[in-house]
Amino acid sequence: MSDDSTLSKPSVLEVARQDDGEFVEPLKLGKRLKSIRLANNLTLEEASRLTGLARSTLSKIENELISPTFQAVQKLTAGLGIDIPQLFVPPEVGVQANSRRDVTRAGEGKPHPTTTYEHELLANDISQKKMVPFKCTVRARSFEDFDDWVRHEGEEFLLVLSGSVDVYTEYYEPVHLSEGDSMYYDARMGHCLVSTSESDAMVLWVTTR
Amino acid sequence: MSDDSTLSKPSVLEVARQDDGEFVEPLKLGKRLKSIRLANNLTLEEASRLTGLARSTLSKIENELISPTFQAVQKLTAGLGIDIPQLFVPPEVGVQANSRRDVTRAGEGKPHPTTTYEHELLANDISQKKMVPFKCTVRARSFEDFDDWVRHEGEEFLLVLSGSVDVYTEYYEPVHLSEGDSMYYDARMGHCLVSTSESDAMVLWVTTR
DNA sequence: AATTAATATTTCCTATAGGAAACTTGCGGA
DNA sequence: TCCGCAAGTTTCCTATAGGAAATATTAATT
Repeated sequence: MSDDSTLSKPSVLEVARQDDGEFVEPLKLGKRLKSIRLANNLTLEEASRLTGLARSTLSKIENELISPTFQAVQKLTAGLGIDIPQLFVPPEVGVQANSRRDVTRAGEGKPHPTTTYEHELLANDISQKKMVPFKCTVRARSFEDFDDWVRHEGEEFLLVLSGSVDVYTEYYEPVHLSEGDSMYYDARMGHCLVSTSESDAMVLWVTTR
Repeated sequence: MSDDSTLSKPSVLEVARQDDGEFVEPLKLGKRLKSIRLANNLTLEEASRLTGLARSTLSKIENELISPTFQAVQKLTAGLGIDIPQLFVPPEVGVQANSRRDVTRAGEGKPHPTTTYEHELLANDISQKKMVPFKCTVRARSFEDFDDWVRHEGEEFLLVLSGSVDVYTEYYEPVHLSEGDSMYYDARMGHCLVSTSESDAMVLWVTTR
């Protein structure tokens, strides 16, 4: 791989050196898939039928002997009903999934960086949950290319914790939200947040799956 | 398989009735990536440096001559700052419902009194929604009889906006939450909040239905 | 323990993704 | 018009993912 030199963006593969620790390292994927499969009491054979991938392939993926194709990932997620973002979310540390209670201390959520926003996940093992809560720093940016709209299944609720933001949505005029304002919307409608405060804004976000 | 007693898991099996036949529509991806790259005024060369993938590879991916590896997708999204769900969610947005967006101004939520707490609903028409968000004032009380536990279907997320509270739950020791702390739990487990700050505490609550 | 049935892993082979470099296309300037 | 450069595409080759079947492992039953 050509080594970047001066890039600001974290490239996933070098992530190992993203030193303040944990980020989604690329091949935790196998473990996660396996735990999802097991959580649903599926054998490789059954998973194979559901996904259309060979038993052997599934085995290799789970044991991280190969890195699946994009197509394969799609088949997996489609067949097993996994929501893709789950796969990119930092893996749960403790293996156990069945905790009924899950406390996240202020500032201790798992980071989930993207260029535009910086997420801090407020729950573990979201694959088992109906909602995904995270706190998000919306960068103060003049960055006007809203091509980073997001659009996905489900509904979203957001509450401005500090600062203020403009919310751009697909079918509406942009709306300005100040601290304490909140909004509920259909996430299939394209949406995008921009901070309008000179400093960054903090937003609480809860998404259904 | 029959173990539904703990958490309602996403029922994988139903989702994926495998009439096997159809393909997972692997190929919108290229176009999408191309438009993202162009929107950022990147040449293939630059994108190559950012992502660590060869020019030629990028070209082939964009023109849908090959289906990228999962690793390649990761490099792409990391390098270009794309949010992965974008790539998977088809742009078609379906029917435009009339209320896709629902803004609630700070302090303007509808009051929703119950015996124990005082709620301020943060969304309208909650019967249509998958989540119910509300802000809640937890009274500073010494009130010790926690017999007003609540227990109901669904899952809950809560975030302490101000003050601090003790959360009593059925199967665990009470946990103390300060401002900024949050918690996710199965609402069928009995739960109850008590403010421990001398003034009232404010809690954001989101519940599934 | 021994046998079998079920599940998971490994092997071997083919299909295909990815990289380097050759080739093509498009475009601006003398 | 021609040249030259830059962006994109194609070719050719190597590395690796995916499938079928063999092998190994685990679990259940007698």
